[in-house]
Amino acid sequence: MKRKPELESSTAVPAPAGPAHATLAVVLQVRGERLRVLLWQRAKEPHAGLWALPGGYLAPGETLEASIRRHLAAKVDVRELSHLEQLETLSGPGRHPAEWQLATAYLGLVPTDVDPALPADTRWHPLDELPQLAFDHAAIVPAGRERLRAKLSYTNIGFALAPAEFTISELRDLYVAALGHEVSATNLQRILVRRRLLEPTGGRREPGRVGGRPAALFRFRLHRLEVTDQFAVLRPPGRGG
Amino acid sequence: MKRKPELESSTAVPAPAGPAHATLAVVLQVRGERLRVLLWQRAKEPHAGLWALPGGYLAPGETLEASIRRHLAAKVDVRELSHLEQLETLSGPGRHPAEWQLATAYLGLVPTDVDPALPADTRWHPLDELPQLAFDHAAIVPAGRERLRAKLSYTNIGFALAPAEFTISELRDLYVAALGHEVSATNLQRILVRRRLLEPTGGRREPGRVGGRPAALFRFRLHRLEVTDQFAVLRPPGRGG
DNA sequence: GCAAAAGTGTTGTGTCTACACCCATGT
DNA sequence: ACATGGGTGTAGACACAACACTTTTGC
Repeated sequence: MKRKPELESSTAVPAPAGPAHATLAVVLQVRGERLRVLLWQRAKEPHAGLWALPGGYLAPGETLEASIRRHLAAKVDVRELSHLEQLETLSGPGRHPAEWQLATAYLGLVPTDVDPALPADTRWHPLDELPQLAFDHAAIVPAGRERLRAKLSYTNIGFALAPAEFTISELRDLYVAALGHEVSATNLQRILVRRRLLEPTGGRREPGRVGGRPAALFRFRLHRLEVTDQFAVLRPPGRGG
Repeated sequence: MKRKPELESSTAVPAPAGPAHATLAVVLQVRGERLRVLLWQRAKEPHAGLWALPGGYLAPGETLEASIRRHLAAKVDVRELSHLEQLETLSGPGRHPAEWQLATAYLGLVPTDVDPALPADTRWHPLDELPQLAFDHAAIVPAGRERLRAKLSYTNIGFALAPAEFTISELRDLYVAALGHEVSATNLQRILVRRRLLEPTGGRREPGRVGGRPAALFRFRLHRLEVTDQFAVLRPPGRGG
């Protein structure tokens, strides 16, 4: 193998400054039975008038997560974010018309029961009818949705969409909105209880005017992300067929 | 919600240059029945003498993937990489002693049957007895291993560890090394054939001196990553129990 | 009593692990 | 023949989807 001279990684001499670096977030919430993403409408060029994911530049010495939390604080209160995780870092050559810019995208989730006051230029858009988006943001939203959809199957990430207490029907509606297909309340309960994600609070929700049996209230046992279906297949030997 | 003034994302005026940005890779290969990672020993400060993941600075205008491929070309021939995917971007405040540096980590895989000529400072280290690593690299290696382990269960990523043709026993040995636990050749074959990841080549491997039935040769049907077990649970209605 | 909504019982199916057994080859 | 390694057959465990049925309420 050839040993061509190489830029030495991290030498004692500080390297030249790198590209501008921004952070972005796909912030998702279920509102009115639909999964929505938080967007704001750009006032200035480039892409004035188009809608964009919230975010902004990284400040000197700042951590990526600190940066996206700081920028999001201008849109929604940070305490209302029930989950935040990194999605990917984008570096496409033409992603910004005027400068060389990288962007690290995050996925943020907000429980259905909080209704943050939004700035005038900001709105929750249903994922299935998005307007034209600025930069390469149109490609990032589906990545966030897919990440959520996948994790609903094998983790407890539902906690981040749900309020503190809920009935199984209410939870079912959240899953339907997030997954985009019907979900049986019967089986949803059994899966989540068997996996020990849910526990009954003991409380009951009184029926409405039309009657019906009062529903039991549940809560997620943990409010931190946890993988619950680790070995779908090829599991280590010893726990039976 | 308060509307405190905010750094406007991507204004018409080009922003100040950002942090130094490096790319790194966790390059994994199964050699001698063990999963190993490619490391090189640093000659200069900081961390002279410690082992580090291969990589280096991003060049102006360069894509992250192009960057890590360029840096890896100095260690292993790029054509020998059977898979490359982004892991995560690190931004911890103290990750480099002398400068503000971000790093985007990749996972790279090399099939068992290639044996790249390595520079003198470079070596394959077994994952379960790593030396002390430079910077924050010790945290990145397990992330790469976990990503591989998880994807072996629900994708066809095995193609990236295996040679073009192989017997089921040989493939089993790869899975054992990568997963870190016993795997039954019997069941491995059935899972991978049922999911249509493997197909017989028609060829046979002649038995060794000690005899035994000749083994059928298989190959992976596709050599691009494909999710094969999409809906482990909460699948859309209509395909039965 | 009747409609409505919640929740349980039950059946059937597919997929997996484990293990017994059969097959093809060398000595 | 018999040892060695490859491969198939099959039984049991489980988790799931689907759906019938029961429970609890309002009117």
